[in-house]
Amino acid sequence: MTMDALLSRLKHYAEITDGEMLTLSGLPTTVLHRAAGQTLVTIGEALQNVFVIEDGWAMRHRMLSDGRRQILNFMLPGDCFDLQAVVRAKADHSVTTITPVRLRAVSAGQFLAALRADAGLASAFWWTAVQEESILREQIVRIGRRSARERVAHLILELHRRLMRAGVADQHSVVLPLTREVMADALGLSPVHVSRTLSALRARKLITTDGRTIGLLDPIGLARLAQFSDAYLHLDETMRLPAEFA
Amino acid sequence: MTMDALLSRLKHYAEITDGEMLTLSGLPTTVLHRAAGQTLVTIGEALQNVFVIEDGWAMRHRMLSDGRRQILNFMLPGDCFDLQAVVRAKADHSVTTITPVRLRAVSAGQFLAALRADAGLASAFWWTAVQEESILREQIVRIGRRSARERVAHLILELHRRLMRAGVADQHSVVLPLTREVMADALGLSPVHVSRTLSALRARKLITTDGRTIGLLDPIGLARLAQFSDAYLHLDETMRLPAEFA
DNA sequence: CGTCCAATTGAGGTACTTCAATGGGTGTGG
DNA sequence: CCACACCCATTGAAGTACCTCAATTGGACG
Repeated sequence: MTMDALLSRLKHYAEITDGEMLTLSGLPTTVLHRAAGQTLVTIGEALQNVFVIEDGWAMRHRMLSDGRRQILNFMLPGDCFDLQAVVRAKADHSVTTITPVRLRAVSAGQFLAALRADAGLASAFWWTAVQEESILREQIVRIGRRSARERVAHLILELHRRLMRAGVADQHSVVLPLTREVMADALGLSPVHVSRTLSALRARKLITTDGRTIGLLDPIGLARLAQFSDAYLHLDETMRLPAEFA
Repeated sequence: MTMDALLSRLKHYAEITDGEMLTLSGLPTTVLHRAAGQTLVTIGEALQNVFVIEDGWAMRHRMLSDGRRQILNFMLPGDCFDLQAVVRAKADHSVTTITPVRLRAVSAGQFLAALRADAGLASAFWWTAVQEESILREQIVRIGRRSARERVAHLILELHRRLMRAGVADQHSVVLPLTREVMADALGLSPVHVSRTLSALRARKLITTDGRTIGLLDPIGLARLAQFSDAYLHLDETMRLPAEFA
């Protein structure tokens, strides 16, 4: 029985992480632990592994020579990355941990062999690539055509949705392990202005902030302000497997 | 003999377009012609086909409800897109022609079958996906952390490189069928400021403009100003086949 | 209890936007 | 063949949304 049938049949039952799918499929994986602020992938180096984040946050980013930094996107528990390793690409950006991270690594060669052998596994990972690319595109819209308030509100809502899916956020609040500076480098703003913008959202009674926790006081108002629609996250189309396989 | 061996063996001989690769592999393809300004893919619709642009320009873009538009990237001759169709994804953005376009369409199902049957073909198209995603990431850096001058210079250089690869630009000039408004929506600027910025680049003797043609007076100065490095285009790693197969 | 880092707020500067007027190029109809 | 309309690019002038610099505060940690 291929994973394909399994996946489609059991799709709506429960969630299963990509890392668990890999072990399910009998692939040899290595579990790694990294402290916060460690570099996982350095720009320019040949990609050797496909990774799945099991716990913690990481980010993709690029630096300009004068110190400016742009964060491309955040990687959350359950996200997998560097599928490009299967064609032996060189990294065109770096990946760094934001919190302590537990992750699973699979050698690119073995991963590719598994994809070829199992169409369902290939389909599942293709979906993750579709989702990630879509998140990148939304990031372009966010930075290119939204105001600071819209950007901040939009990012909060995206991370909330994604963390909900990963099962590490509740309905009305979200813990973001991000400094104002990190948010700024993700949103193309200055840290000072991120702080001001959050103050403005608080003043409008859309959110509360308490340390790293953001309370969603008025999710509907926030979504309207940001013109947030979660279609780009392709949430309905996520591959799922029943909990008994976890 | 698989395409894999063929591709790797003949990689450095000559160029061949993705569309030609598809016919080489015996896939049934349809050639379509579209006028300028026509919609190829509408946001929300299910993707049915994988496309290869044979001639002309197109763009991916998203609209906000109040009319703001963000162009995500430009698609040039030789580019292929909507590989996501193979997992039956819904379009999360629209695709529109900029000039009259000739393109080749392959049904997603047949395309997927071909990828499964031919590892070399799969590898070649995986490369195109890697390149396109990398271009999206560079677009994020460009919009998020570069000044208007840097953005304009950087975009000109990217398009010049890509058009050189496609064989439709010479060393010292490039024809961009783009209005100031289109450039602005790609760069997250206003049309007026794009015009001013081009004037500034002209005043610095970095470029000339004449209608839709941009002359590269000082490519090195331009690249230094924009901090342009073409590593992200993965040019060395493009799949190639000899001209005799065209 | 001092140190350090992050967040916040104020004040002033700048890069970009918006509105508006002008001119060039092109296609069209009289 | 010219007159007109239309679109696009350019430039000026004024406004605004950000940025930078700087000072203050509060929390975490040794």
